[in-house]
Amino acid sequence: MSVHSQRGHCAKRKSILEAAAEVFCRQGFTGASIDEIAAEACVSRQTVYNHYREKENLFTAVVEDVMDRANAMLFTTLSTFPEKPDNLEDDLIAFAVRLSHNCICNQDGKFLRKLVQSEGERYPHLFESWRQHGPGKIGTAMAALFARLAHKGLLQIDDFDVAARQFLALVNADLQMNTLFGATPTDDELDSAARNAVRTFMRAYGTPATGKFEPAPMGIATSRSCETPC
Amino acid sequence: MSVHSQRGHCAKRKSILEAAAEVFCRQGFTGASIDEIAAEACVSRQTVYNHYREKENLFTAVVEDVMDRANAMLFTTLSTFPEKPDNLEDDLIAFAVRLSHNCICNQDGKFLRKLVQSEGERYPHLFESWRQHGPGKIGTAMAALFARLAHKGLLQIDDFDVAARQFLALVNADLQMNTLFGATPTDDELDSAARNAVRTFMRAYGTPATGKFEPAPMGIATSRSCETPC
DNA sequence: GTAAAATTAGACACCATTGTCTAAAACGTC
DNA sequence: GACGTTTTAGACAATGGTGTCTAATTTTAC
Repeated sequence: MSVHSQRGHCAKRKSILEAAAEVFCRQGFTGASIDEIAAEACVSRQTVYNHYREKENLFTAVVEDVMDRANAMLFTTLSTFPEKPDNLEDDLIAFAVRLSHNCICNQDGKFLRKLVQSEGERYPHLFESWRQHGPGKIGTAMAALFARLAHKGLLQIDDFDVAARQFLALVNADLQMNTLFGATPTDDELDSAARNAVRTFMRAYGTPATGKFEPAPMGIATSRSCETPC
Repeated sequence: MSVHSQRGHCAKRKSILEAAAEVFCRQGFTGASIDEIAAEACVSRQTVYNHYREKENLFTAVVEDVMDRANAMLFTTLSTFPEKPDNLEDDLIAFAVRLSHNCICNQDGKFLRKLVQSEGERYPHLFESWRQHGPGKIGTAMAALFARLAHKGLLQIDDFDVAARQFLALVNADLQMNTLFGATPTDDELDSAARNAVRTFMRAYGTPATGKFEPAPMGIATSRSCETPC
């Protein structure tokens, strides 16, 4: 077995992994059959067994693969967080769109959500890894990013972890029904969801410096401009 | 067959339904076996078949049963929405606690979430019913309730549907990790989650009348008291 | 071109599950 | 106590899936 002989080998391996992810996502672990996976991968059943020995082994390989990909995408997206925002609201909206588009509404996001929900209790070790490297970390990472914005006086936040979780929750608010249904939201829906989320987030955590704080003309009666379209 | 002979009959029927809900929730549709359900219901397998003819039929019966119960509980809880709040923030917190306790974190909530996620695409008709009578309606129902509060000047909301979805999303923000894991949050966690949610919600949608609007001593510099523990 | 490695189709034993059937037992009514 | 109904345990065929094996075929390296 030389180096080059791995080429086709690896291609098949990848093809199996891909097909398995698809089928496991559709059918769940017990519902998925090796025959179906092999067919979808355009590979004989025996090849699947040659590569992964048994179903459970294939399953964990798929999960790890998807998780790695999802994590890479997650941190790539996090690195686009607006640290020196031009217009904080607009920049946060754009960031929220990227986040939901690249990490939540894509195939991997759907797979992981479905998986953790349905097989998480049966495979605690998988869930542990997901918790440590996946969405478990996204909260703290985003908390740190919000802390920097707060430090710059752009946001007024007392608990960064809570704020981060709430930001994510708000972004998901309008999408949950969609994602549960299994459908992928359109770009317009994504944009509108992000807009609604950030607007409320800024109302709750904005500061005078943010521009969300147009002071009332007089007195305390209307101390913000929520009624006017912004 | 007399009226009274139905007693034991119905008891068994109910017992099967309950056991089936438990097992379907743990194992999913394909993963659950009739034998396991029968054992958990303390009933012979044949009795299960006598009552429900086949697995799929039992499954839909379970779903309908759980959905009916969950809906009843949902509307019961919605009827405790603070329409004439004494202290809006506190009342909303208490309501949020009831909502998550009775409708989201209980066994039925967990079952439905898991179910829609894992079998929703395979049984679109079940999902349809869930969408129409379940959480699909909760949004509009809550939107109407918030609209009344806004009409009274207690909240300042431009889009009631969005606000309702965001309220629910915020309540779930701190609980999602817990519910995905399958664990039931403690009362303290529930309370803290509700508190965080309502605080942010009130910051975003509160009005001067709400008391969340202690005017700044002077000027526009600090136009609210978020930094102080409330 | 040859040899090693990988892939394939097919057969196979094994097991779990579904759904049916039967005869015996338990239950409730009169 | 006799009767009809329900429940039960167990056997049963049929099905579909897992994982192994083999022998033939293809791919790849050198």
